Amino acid sequence: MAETIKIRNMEEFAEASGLSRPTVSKFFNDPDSVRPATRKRIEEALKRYDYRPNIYAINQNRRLTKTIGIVVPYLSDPFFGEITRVLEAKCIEAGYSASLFSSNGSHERESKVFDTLRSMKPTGVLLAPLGRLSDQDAVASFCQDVPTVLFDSNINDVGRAFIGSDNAQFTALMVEYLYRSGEPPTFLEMKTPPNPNARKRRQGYIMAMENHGLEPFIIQIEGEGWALEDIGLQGGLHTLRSGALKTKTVLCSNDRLAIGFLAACHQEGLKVGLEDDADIRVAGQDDHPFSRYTYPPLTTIAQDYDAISRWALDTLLALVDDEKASGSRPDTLFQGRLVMRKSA
Amino acid sequence: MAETIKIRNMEEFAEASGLSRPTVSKFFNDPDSVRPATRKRIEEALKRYDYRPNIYAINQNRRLTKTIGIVVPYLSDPFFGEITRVLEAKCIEAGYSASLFSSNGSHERESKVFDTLRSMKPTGVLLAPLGRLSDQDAVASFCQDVPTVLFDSNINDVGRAFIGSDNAQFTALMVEYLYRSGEPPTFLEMKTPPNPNARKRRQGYIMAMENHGLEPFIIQIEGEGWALEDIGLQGGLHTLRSGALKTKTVLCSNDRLAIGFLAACHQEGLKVGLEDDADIRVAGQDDHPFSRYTYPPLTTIAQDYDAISRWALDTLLALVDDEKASGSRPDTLFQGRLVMRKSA
DNA sequence: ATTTTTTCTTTACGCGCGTAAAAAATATAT
DNA sequence: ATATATTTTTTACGCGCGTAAAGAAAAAAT
Repeated sequence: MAETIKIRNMEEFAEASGLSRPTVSKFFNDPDSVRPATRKRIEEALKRYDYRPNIYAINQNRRLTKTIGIVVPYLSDPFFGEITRVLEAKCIEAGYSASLFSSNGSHERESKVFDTLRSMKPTGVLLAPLGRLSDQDAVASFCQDVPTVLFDSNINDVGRAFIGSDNAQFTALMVEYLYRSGEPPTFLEMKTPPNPNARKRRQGYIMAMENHGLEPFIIQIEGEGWALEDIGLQGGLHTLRSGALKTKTVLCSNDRLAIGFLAACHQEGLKVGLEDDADIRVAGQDDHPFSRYTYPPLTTIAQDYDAISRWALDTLLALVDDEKASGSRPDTLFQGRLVMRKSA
Repeated sequence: MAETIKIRNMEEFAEASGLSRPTVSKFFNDPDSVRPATRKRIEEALKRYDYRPNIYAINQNRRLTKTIGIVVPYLSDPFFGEITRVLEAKCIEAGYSASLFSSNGSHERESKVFDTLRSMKPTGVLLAPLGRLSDQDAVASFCQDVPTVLFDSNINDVGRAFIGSDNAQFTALMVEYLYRSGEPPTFLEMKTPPNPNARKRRQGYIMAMENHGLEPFIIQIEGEGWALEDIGLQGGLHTLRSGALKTKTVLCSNDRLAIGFLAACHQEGLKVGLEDDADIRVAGQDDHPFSRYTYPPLTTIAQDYDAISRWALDTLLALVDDEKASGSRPDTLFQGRLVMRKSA
């Protein structure tokens, strides 16, 4: 297919296809902006010479670069891995290229990612901040420089919009279910959770319990960082051995903690489940990709990854189109869905 | 800090810091290439004016862009998530910026990533190909255009080097252990695995069994794609119910399959573990991040993520430095380490 | 066939930076 | 202090493309 002549730039390619460079340039910016016959000529020349415009030269001259930045706190967390995957696919569908970044749980990295993104002049950025660990000022100043939609983890009045889950509803739903099907749960969480959702879930728990006229009971376990399963395991062992747990039902702040807590239960020889002979019921929140393969499969609250990521991207694109339209900062919270499995 | 004057380009910044543009340019390419006094002046001006060179203009004029591409088949797989995270960090350490891409299990995507990377003129690329699903020609032609080191999944004579694990050793090690500690295993794998490592592991299994004078016994389960846990679960249920399994010991081709198979065992009411009253022993391979949290914790073969990723990057950088040095294509296989947990 | 509209070509400039060569300034060695 | 080596400045060109303006050509409408 490829001819012997090597095309070095758009000039040469235009010549080879018998057109002028501005016309070819127009084509690459929008294939439909040229006459169908012209388009066909270019596309055929494209087969013969396999030429690609230099992206750096393109982006140097654009104010917006048809790129969308995606930043997550921790890429090896399957939750973020999955949402990143979906977001990337949707960006491409929408005609943008996606640039992926992971803050790796460190605010230094997060701030450096901001610098990199600034210089990339992306159309917009989808940002899941580190949360409590973020350098709040750095996030705020970044969001002023680049159109940014926050997701997963909210920071008040920062960014142009927020997409997340209705944490209070998540917890209320689960408390309701656990209460009706047996016993109201003890709430298990990290003492210093990296993610602000945890706080909302705790509040949701307290409120839900009080609404049922029950007394909330919260256990806070030690641990720093993003190794949540291990924190759940260690904290779980400590909790179980110390006898701090007064109920036979535990609601974990999130699935990763729950996965660790399940391991602790097994290590202590406890039978987990909703059967009569079980020692303890354990539930999580998030519907982590692995929660259906735990033993027993984890009862949890499902987030709609697809809806969240679609909505986040749509929000960003709408926002960018409308220029600096509304000064409002819409928050969209998605409802969770109860997923009943065997663990509770 | 930031002055009122907005710096628009390197020209203005050079003026503001009382130097010439070429000197400033030199500084940004290597801060140590200018006199310490000059360096200090620039660094102080940098505080005052927060200027950053335009990356597109920079890269347009460089043949190599101080960028390293990282491509994995599936980002939401914690194994690749983790290795990506480590690789990214190491690239930055080495003074490169990393561009992350996921093929999302599709060769169309993979080929498009190749196109994108080609136009990015990266210093080099670390590529974990889809494997069997890859467009072999596309991979080969890409590797000719861009210095590429393959990892995880090998393709014969493609790329400048390969870093992976010694799959035969993995399996032999596990077979040896299982045999000595009880009973030689049945090997459970996908009929059409997406990854070529599977084939090597099967061969390793057969060889290991024959070395012990035992007859290999392989069960191949159905399923396509990357939802390995689900494939392990469905195939496991089928296997267990059909009575195809003749041993009480199962070695799965990888941990994700094993995680699914464990779920199948539980669903069938089997007790997994190495205790006398257990019904079945299950082992995996890879030391997947989740395998220590399964029930029972999964006995497996650990890959050294850190060593693999470090070696892959070092190999790539050495290769790029030595220009087109040796025509050899070194393959480095890392040995696995037996991780004994409770499942087998 | 003529006019109108759309599309294309030509010409020209700018983007922000790399980089080469030669001259000037500065630092180091003798 | 003078010679030598190093660093910096000046000057100048090029990278590959966006884009604007004006005229030419082609297509569509009358």
